[in-house]
Amino acid sequence: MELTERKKQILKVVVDDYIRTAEPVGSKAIAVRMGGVSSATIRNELADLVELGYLEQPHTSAGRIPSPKGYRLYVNELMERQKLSLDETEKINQSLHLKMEELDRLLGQAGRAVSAFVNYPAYIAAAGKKALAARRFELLPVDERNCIVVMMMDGDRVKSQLLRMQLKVDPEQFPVLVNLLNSHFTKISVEEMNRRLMSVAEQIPPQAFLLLSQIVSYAAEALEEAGHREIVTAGSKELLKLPEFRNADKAHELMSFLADSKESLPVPDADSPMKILIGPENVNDALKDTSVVVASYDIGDDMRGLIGVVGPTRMDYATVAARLSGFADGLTRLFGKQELPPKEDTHR
Amino acid sequence: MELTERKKQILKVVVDDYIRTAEPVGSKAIAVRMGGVSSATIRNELADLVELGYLEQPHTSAGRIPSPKGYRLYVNELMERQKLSLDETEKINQSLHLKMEELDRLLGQAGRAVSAFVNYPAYIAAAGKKALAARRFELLPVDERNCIVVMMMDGDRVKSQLLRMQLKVDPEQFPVLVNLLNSHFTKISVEEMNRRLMSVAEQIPPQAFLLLSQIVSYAAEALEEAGHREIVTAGSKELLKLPEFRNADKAHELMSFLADSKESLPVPDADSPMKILIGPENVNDALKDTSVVVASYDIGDDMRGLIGVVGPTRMDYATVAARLSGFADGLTRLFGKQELPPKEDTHR
DNA sequence: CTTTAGCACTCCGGGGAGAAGAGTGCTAAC
DNA sequence: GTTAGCACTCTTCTCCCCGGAGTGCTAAAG
Repeated sequence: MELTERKKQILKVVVDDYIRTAEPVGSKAIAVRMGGVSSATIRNELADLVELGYLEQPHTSAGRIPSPKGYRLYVNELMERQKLSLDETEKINQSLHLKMEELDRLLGQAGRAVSAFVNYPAYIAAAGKKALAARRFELLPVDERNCIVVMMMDGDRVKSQLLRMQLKVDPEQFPVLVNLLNSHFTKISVEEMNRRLMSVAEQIPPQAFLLLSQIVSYAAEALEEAGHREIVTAGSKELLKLPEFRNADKAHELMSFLADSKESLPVPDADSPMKILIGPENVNDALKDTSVVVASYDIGDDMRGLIGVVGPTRMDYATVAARLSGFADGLTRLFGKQELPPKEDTHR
Repeated sequence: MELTERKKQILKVVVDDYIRTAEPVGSKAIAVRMGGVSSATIRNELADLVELGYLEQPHTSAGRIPSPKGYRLYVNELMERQKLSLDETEKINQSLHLKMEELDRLLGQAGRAVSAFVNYPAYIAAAGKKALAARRFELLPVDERNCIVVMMMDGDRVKSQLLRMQLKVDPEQFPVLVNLLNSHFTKISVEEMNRRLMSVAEQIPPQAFLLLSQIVSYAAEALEEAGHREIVTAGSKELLKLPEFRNADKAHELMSFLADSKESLPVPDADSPMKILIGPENVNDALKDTSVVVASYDIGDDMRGLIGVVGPTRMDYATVAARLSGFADGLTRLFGKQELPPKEDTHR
């Protein structure tokens, strides 16, 4: 059953007010804010809204607070989609003026920036759309015991490390190995790499094979790591400012969850850029009393990142959604500019 | 004036008890624990200890709690230096079985492990004993617009990155550049690198010089970053379990401090492996009501790391000190094994 | 001179009682 | 359908009282 326009208006006022104050909203306050109708009328409407499940009453003689269903309607239809002010956009872009160091450091910084900007805890991650593969290898001898392996992978990222060799390898073998690596171990999955490693075991001297297997295992690790990033969380301290988490136990519980459960945090849907989960809509028990807003952004062509914000169901959805998508856009732009190879000339 | 043996005994009981319970300790409880003397005698002694500044009274009719001075004496003379149990040592070593990925990721993990093991917030960092310098450069051409720069620096760490060239560089220039880099830009400070960059400006073609300056600026950044690490904090949520931080505002304040002020956290003295700072002994205002235990560990020969633990003045110094030094030893060993070049043969 | 028992005193903390206030639900009138 | 009025409910705040824990002091005993 569709709500009347007035009921929606009332619901909106209740949600807006409750988001602001965290206090149950009374009929009188609503009447004043709406104008034209008396508090008694509002009371009748409120009773209906409770009946229909959009509002709740903490106890008989208190005002009303929104139910998850109420928030859902609010988010879907009622809330005024905020546009970011120029000032805010400016601030977001400033906070993203990060130097492009390593991806995870950068994400950590971005996460902190998001959290500080929305005043709720935030989490952030990047994940490969598909598995990464190596594109090119290089070996640089250092001394008879050490060499440097350099690997370039999809997305033009480069990784390198010093490798200590367990057995001395004939210097002449180096070009052979590099050739072998580049011809047989690029553009394939990690599993395939291991398979091929087995198959070439016979063809090269054992010392070289040992080194090769070291290289492959390093490559596998680096690819794994680059493609499948850990989720980092930031700003869980913000919870303590919220009245619903003044209780130290509750705060501790949620903070522990955020710190530990890197896996089970909500991710955005593949098709849509933003997703809002209200209270019990979260499958995870620890989030049943909280809401999550999560957005996605692009990292080059092959990777996709997510940023999420966790807050009370009373979260300021309009503002958070606006700022979060501002950040997502900013990050997409940032990565588009810095990480991609310069196909079209960027002059700067 | 030196305290009598009995006064010290009493002080020890008070501190032990208060550390355990966070409640002021009364004369009767002490009398029971000590045996042989009556509570009235204890009361006389307690009055003396208050007079001398080792104990404090929250209010006239409460038990006594230790003052910072009392804790100090406790830490210096009274506390029973704990030895780690085999079980604990085992646990520490297990939690440090980290794969050697990037240093900062590893530190983050170690920090979390420390925090989880002592149940207080922890912070951790690594810093160069002296400024790092580059040891060797290598350039790998990719295509006419891109190349990979590889830099090996002190401590056998290797960094690499894809560089996009603003101007095409004659392939013949590459060996020249590498030679120049290795002969003129290794084993010197970042400042010196910039100075030399200026001085060679005339000697090579402008395109090559542009690339060279890109390389130098990348090198400078990487050296800077490798030598001067950010402090990471972990487990500040542990605060919320402590009675002295049940107050959400206090907890928030300290957590904000830990999250933001990477600079002003205590560092260990150069000569001693462990340092304990009690309450007002901390120069930083935000830590005046807390105690800090901080230990150092070695990363190879050139770097030194620190791990610190922040807690209430009522912190369990004996346990924390023991476990922290356990971790410090573990980390020293870990880095000794993994990061150093294999001078002596490690077979594994 | 130290130790102990005894006792009056202080202060915190918990547990009502009561009042204030906010808000509701219902009824009756418009 | 809307409104005014009113009795009722429930929370929250304050005040107050009381019990308990612990002290400081005194005077006596070792």
